[in-house]
Amino acid sequence: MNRRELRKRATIRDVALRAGVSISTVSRVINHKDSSQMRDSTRERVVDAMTALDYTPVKAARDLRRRRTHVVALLVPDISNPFFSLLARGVEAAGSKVGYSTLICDSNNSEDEEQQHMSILLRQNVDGVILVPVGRPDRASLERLDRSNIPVVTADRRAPGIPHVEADNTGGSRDLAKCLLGLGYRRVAYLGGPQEVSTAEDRLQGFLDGLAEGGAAPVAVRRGDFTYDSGVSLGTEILRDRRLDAVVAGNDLMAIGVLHAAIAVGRRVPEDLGVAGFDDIQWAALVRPRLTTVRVPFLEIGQCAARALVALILSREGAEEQTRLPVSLVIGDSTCAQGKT
Amino acid sequence: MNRRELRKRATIRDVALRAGVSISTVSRVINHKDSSQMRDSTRERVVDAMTALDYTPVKAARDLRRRRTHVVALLVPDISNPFFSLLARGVEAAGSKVGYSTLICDSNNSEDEEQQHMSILLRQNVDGVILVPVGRPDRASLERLDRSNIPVVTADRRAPGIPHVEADNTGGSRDLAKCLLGLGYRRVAYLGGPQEVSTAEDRLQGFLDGLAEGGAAPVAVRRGDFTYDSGVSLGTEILRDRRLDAVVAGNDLMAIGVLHAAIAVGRRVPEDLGVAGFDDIQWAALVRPRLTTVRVPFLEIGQCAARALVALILSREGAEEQTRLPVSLVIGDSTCAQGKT
DNA sequence: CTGAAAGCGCTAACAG
DNA sequence: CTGTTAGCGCTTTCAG
Repeated sequence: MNRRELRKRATIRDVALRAGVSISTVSRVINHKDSSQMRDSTRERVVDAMTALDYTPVKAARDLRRRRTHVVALLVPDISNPFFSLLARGVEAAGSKVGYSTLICDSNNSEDEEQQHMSILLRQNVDGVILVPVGRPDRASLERLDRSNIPVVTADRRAPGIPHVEADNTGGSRDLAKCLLGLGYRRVAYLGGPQEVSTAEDRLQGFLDGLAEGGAAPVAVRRGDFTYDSGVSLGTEILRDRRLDAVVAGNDLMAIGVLHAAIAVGRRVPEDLGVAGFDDIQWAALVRPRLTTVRVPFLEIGQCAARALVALILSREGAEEQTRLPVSLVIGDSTCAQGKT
Repeated sequence: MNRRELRKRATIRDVALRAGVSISTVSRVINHKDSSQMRDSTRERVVDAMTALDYTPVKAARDLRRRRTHVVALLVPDISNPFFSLLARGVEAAGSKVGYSTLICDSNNSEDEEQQHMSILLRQNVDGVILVPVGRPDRASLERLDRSNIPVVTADRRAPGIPHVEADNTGGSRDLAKCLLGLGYRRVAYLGGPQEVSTAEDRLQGFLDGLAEGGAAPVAVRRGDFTYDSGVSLGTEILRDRRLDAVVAGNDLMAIGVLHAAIAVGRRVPEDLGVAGFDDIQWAALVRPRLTTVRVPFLEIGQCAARALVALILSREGAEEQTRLPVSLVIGDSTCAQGKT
């Protein structure tokens, strides 16, 4: 016999009744917590009644009236990826600080699922969404978004016409390139990420710029898909060129793949070959030798995106805001600290 | 001048008007998609009107009527931890498959924040919550939970009186112990996790059982907090005992810490020392030598928990269900494959 | 300072 | 097969 309490949840009416006031008075103490002028005794009676009845307002009802749900959605390609989960933490933290809950959705790296989730989200009446697009959003979905008239900001990756928050990928990559040149590396190859991801493009471009500024150029440029496996296979392939003295990957996962590929073919890192990545994911700390990389502030990106989104929600200003957060070089053991040659 | 469309969102009324039917007819086509018998021409007119007006029902209104939000919450200690984010993926996937959205909250490893989030969640009127408790929930919060009358299941970790889904930690750990004995290890130490986490206790107990069944006993048992750092420090400490031939940690993070500590003090793994962990987190795959560990199906735990929760929601059966998912040994290079001694 | 009343948009009986 | 109607629980003018 489990004590299934069928007694319904107390409503604002019940509270009003018990406190001997009208429901609007109760509503007032719920909402205008501080300001509203009201006889203290009244407020007290209401508060007492609320606690006595263990009252808690029904969100759906408030939402219905106020036309606002206080829920934002975060749509990422893969929540089990360390950067996205850190980003999620940031969004959640910054959001909850200002009274927003975060609906986290996983597009499973599929544009289809992304679309699908998006339309569900709009239907869910979230107040806004933070999107990390899987690829380059197409015209149609962008329009659908626009029509829906709900605020969207993208994080980490850009999409045309949508406010975004990202790291300074170009700058970080440029610095990395210069740093490598400074260390004496000359014959470097670059393994970039997928073309349709703005982040990958920026990093590649920044790297090329950095090299160019030092009067150098890459020995080779290849494209992978940002996975460990693609790092291994591209690494193995590219390392056939024995004259290479450094390989730089567009992200840490690929860099680690290269690292392992290098070890597998008997090149010592960093003595024979320098390796560098990008992201500074936590995992990287567990890999030996420690990876030289660029720290991307994912948590901060999340927080920043959440704040930007909430700002958009509160005052529907159409400004195409864009934020670029600074990154920082992390010199590990996968490059020679004291210089090469 | 941005084209700010102030035209309000279409409501069910608008659709009805445009289709020349009553709102209940519209409601019918929205809800009883398939079954409901209705003249095809009518349905078509309604559907046309809906698409023409770009109509999408207001969730708050439906929720209010149906007393169900179709949202479940997942409350984890740290979403950026690989097991929890995998678990989250599982919940999300299984949930969305049956029409549920997932609100992911991060208790930031703090019981306080956990409490706080919990009460917000209840207020949010989620239909249920999947909880990974930070510690051992105290009496008061359990009661509050119970009073709230909303279904809760815990995942990965147990809490008294709450249905739960977990891995077979005891069994996996027992198997691991036997396996090590089988490989010839004799003087093994165990580094467990925090006492207040059921998972840690189960793993320790299972390990002791396994050793006992083989007529052995641990040389030493210590407790850490499941972090990499605690693995390093405990490992360093315990490795002073040069006669140790294996160290088993309660999770992979600690095991990796031990691995690095061992290398730092000049012990070769696995030649001089066997090391094993538990979880089989993705990260582990990036560490060399590859870790011997026990694969815990986090994704499946998430899925299973979501399904259990939804079942609970749909038919409020008080059954104290408990599910224990099987785990599997993963033999890596951090133990001698061909036997020791 | 407090109460009465009008809905928010939708669903679900209950009548045709 | 379709329309009418009565709220779900709450916020918010508008009057006292």
